[in-house]
Amino acid sequence: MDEAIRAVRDDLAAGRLRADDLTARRIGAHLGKTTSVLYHHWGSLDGFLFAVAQDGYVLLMERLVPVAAGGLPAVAEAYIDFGLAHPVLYGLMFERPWDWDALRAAGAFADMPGLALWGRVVDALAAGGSDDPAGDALLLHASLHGLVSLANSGRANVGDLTVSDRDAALRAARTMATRICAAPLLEQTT
Amino acid sequence: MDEAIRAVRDDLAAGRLRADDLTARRIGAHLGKTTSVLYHHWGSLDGFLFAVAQDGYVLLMERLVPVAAGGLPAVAEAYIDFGLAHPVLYGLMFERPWDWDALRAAGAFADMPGLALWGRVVDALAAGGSDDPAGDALLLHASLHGLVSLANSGRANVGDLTVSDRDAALRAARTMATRICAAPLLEQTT
DNA sequence: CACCCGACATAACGGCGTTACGTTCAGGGC
DNA sequence: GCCCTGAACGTAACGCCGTTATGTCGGGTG
Repeated sequence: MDEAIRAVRDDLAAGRLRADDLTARRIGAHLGKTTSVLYHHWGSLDGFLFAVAQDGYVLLMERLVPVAAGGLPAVAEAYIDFGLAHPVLYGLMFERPWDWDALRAAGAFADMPGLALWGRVVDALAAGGSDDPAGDALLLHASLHGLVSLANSGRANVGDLTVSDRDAALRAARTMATRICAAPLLEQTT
Repeated sequence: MDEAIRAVRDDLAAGRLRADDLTARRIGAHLGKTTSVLYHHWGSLDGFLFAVAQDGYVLLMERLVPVAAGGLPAVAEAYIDFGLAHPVLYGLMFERPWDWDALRAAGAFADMPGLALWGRVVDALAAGGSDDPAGDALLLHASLHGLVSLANSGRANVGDLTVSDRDAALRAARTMATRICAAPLLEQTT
């Protein structure tokens, strides 16, 4: 059921479920059922976790949209904040190597919801005037994603600098946004 | 033995070993031994794979150093080219969530070899004049890593644009290098 | 010669994802 | 009221996984 997806998503976001808990048997027990519930409703463990990831995009949008009026650097900050605060859920959304063909064949999604939403958010911000809004959106997303990915796997340090603390990561996010995208995009839309 | 590490690294880079083959039993068989060889010489499967990743940094440096004279965009291109050409090895190097404490306790490394080498390469290029060379190096590394990570997991497309083809990815790499880093760093050192 | 230790093989443990199969039970046509 | 159907769920098993304990061999070293 959809409520199971939402429950697992929120338990992941709150840290009540860890990466080790994302096995078929433990998830079944967490839902008060047995393993077979996953295969009955979602076809496979990956099918279930992919549904959780899809719900994660909704949660991410709920964090990005309210700060969109603050301009691109504010959105970048919120993105990094989300990725660092919910590493396991973020990993499901942007790092786990899904079998896309199998998921598509199983009808797991109709229109690539998450990334399309992100593209719309950035496109709306980019409407101000960029030579290549889609390209800039992808470059910014890749940059922010790389920062989250390195930080969450303990690799975000070079020499003296580290972004393992939240403030440094948020500053890095603003810098990325201002340098990757053209100046006109950075104006606040308020 | 070290030759086993090198052999697995090269088999990964050449595609003779896939991600599915990185299990203790299959690696043992691939080396002509049984599973126990991993635990005798490296303590665990992760200990072995981490050693392979360390050797991967050496291979990456062998690709980056020769093009360093071409300037930062050329190095960025070579980095992306490496990541896209050897996704499994790249994943071991920059994506697999190692248990750093356990590896350090097992004496798996002395001085963080890979990232330190990368830092040295970029610092050498940055000697031309950046307000924050270490910070810029980290931001550029994160950006390039994010591009590789998204592309290798099939997520690098927003709207019409995609970087799944190599040429588009290399162009994106140059753009990232020029926008992330200050202008003086971009001059060729030849 | 006795000893020891590195280098392996073998077998087992618990846990994993997945599948086949059985059971329960609510609802609808007759 | 009866029976059929199908969704929902449990149970048990399969093969594979990482890991560990134990055994065996063979070549130095005393």
